[in-house]
Amino acid sequence: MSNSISAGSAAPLDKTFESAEVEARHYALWEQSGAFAADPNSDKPPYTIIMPPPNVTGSLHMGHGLTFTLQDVLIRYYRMAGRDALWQPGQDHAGIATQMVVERQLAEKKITRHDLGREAFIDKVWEWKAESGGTISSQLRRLGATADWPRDRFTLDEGVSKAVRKVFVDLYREGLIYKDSRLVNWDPALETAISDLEVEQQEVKGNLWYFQYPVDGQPGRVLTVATTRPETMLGDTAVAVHPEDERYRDLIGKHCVLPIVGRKILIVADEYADPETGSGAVKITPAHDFNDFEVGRRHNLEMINVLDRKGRINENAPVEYQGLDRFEARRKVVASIEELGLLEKVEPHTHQVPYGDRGGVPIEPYLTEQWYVDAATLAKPAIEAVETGRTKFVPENWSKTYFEWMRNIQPWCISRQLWWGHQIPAWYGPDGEIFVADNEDEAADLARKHYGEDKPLERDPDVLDTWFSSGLWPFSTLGWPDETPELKRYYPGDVLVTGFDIIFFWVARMMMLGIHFMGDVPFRHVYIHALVRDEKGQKMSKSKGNIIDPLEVIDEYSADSLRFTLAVMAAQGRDIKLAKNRVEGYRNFGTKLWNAARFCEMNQCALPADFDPAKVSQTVNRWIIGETARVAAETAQGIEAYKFNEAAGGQYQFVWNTFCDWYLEFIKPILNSEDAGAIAETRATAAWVLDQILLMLHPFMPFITEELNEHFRFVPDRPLITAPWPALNGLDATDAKAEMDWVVRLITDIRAVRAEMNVPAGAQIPCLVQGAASETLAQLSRHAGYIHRLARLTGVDAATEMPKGAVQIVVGEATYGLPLADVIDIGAERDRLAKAIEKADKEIGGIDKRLSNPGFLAKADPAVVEDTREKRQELAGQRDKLTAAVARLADL
RNA sequence: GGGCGCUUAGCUCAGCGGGAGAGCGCUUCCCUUACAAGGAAGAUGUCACAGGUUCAAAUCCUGUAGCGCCCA
Repeated sequence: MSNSISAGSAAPLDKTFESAEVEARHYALWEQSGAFAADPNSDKPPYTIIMPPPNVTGSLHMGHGLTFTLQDVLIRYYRMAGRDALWQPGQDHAGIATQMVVERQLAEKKITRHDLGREAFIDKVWEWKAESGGTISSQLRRLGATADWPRDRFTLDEGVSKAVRKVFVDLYREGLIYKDSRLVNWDPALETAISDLEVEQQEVKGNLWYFQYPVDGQPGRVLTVATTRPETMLGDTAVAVHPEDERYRDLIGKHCVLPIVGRKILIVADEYADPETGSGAVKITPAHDFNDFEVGRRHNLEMINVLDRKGRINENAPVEYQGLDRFEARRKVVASIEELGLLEKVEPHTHQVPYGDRGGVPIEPYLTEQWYVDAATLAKPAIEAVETGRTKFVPENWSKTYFEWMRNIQPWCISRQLWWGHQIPAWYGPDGEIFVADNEDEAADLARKHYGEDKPLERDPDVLDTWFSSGLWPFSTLGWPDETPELKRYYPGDVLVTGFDIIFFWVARMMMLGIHFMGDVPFRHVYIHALVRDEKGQKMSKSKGNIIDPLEVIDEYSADSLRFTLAVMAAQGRDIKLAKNRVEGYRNFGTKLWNAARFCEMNQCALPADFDPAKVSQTVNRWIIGETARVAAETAQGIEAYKFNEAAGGQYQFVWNTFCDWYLEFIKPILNSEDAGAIAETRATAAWVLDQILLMLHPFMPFITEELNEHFRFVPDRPLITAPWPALNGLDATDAKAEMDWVVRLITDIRAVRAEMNVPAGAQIPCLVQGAASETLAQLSRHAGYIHRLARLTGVDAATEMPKGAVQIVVGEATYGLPLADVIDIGAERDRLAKAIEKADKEIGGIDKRLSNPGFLAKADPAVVEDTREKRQELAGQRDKLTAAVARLADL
């Protein structure tokens, strides 16, 4: 071996790993080196992840911790595996959320946004963004996220805004965006329309009030209707009964007199009225209920809006109600009806009430004119893309959720009565004519053509739903509509990593808009990961006080520990219940690795430049190299299949159980021996394996691995951040594995018996072997050093006969005896052997049952049958030897 | 009401056709010069219940119960 051994740092490793200092230093070095940057000129194949842009108002929570850890694992892995990796970062302007934050700040100074006016208010929001908008980016850096930061985008950047305007204009011209007057979900707190998805149904204990509406011209006759929202009766324009309902047939086409209001309202026949519920008659308020709206359309009913934007009763209601809040109006209506003697009864009633997910107050169905996207048309190719597998969901069953929603998709209301966001590029002429254009000049041109002269235009004051711009994210961030090299190279992305909660909000919209404007799906895979819950399985929330703050966890246990914990718990299809002691456990894993590295350092393990893992001769070294190759392949497969728990778990087991517990223990006697050749090979092998571990673990635990890599410099000038993933083909060593497995079993069995017989842990005792094949004797001698050391034996000597009073163990074809005449309890030993025989008998019994089954022999895979036969033979041999051991005891 | 998922060791969960695993916790022993944030050994399961398919079921199918989530 050459002497060009690379020297590590001069000072030895500290006794403990100081995460805080190391994390800050390495992150800064990585970022300064430009290692996170994608290279559009690279000849490597691209690998793209578009980061779901966190809200500009956001700060890092555990859900972010999970999603960005997994994305970073993928990005780091593929970067190492030779891809030109782009992790495109960004932030979302989050219309409602951000506007609310700034409005709340203004409210402390008793100012409303209206006091400031639109422009000044928006300036304020930008000011706020400049001050507080970057927090999440720096928090992501603490997690170790290696996004391509110089490419950071904001949804209100000029480039992205240009894309938004173009999409709006194009869809409008294609007839896929239109204005319509229909019921929307109106949030009276925020005074804006919101989409169906922003509405949450909450179960509320309310009442069902039964009102009697007098029938016009038939004194004494009434129709009873029931309602959970009495105030809406002020806007009633009909009562519906079922056309087949005998009770009311004569009333169809007649009128009721609406109490309080005095309006005559039509009695219509409509199947919406269910004869089975209540009286069978139902009041119809077309302007304030989605079902009633449909009934109203069918019967051409008048639509009377009785609410204003703030949810107060407006001028369309009787004077004494005008200006009342909707809930006050409710009380007043009930009181008046009761006074009129028309309140039949009141029943307590639990029902679903729609709440705005941001404003937190009940939403009102409200008749307004809004902009809509024809989602059904855009959804068709987006459905097909998943049906044909051009985009695949992982786990696959989420595609079902996607289909369910996409096949029943409703028009998407995209206008919001807010100020913070993309203002809709539509201008109105004096007569209300609409001109949709990229900018005011173009709109003026259109108007000039339309009117034949210049006319004053007014821009639509509304802004777009935040998800409208988010839906363009996979291509708007890459420069679209310009034909940039980035757009050409990095679209479509490889995978979108996200939680199931935004499949509708975001994934679906990206699919629709991406396919429509780019002609291809925005990503090949959609990996849907779990939700992070607390250890009891409850959703983390401020109000429950069960939040685990990722930054606190990082401070306490290190970023590596948190990342590893989240990755190893990220099994597909199940939520993560996170408890701090799990993080502690994986922090201990980092410590274990650190100490294994210290051991290597203390034993002068270094990697010669010409070290060839295929050429080692020691069995123990061939074995560990083969195992390293195996785990490297499994880890890569796990990551590529999004089975992060398998990939990380495999590493955990390999590093701790295989490398530390066994390999490092095996090599101690070698390193302390006189055999210079074996020592050199073993030092090199240990260094090589440690180096592979650092590489394989790097995507999961980037900081500690980079720190150790920097310290050892096994390979000069090769920071892990840009290192290649281990390519370890042709290194399996099945013979070495079989041999070492035998060593492990022998040591384990001896240890077990020692513990059971209460042999003092420190005591070294002799061991005899009987009936061993010559090959076994050779192995015993080859591995004597560590067998003696780890089983605490003075030696293993061949014997033709077991001495009396020896504890006997059967491993393979041989029987091993520990002469413990003075300590052995004959009764206990007989029991122990009897138990072992019983266990073997039970297993043999099970196998015989199978082997005597003709169906099994005829139909099972021949390999399975063969394995079963071999197993039986092995067990039978073991059983015989155990029986012989018992017989020997009888002589005592 | 419709859909999806879950039920495996005390706890948290892997496994998803060939005879049950991990981590944590627990018990015993050990400060063996890499590591006590450690080492060694150990105990614990009608794999929710009931049927069915199969030579073979924790694993596939059907139903039941309980829990959770999504959509009306």
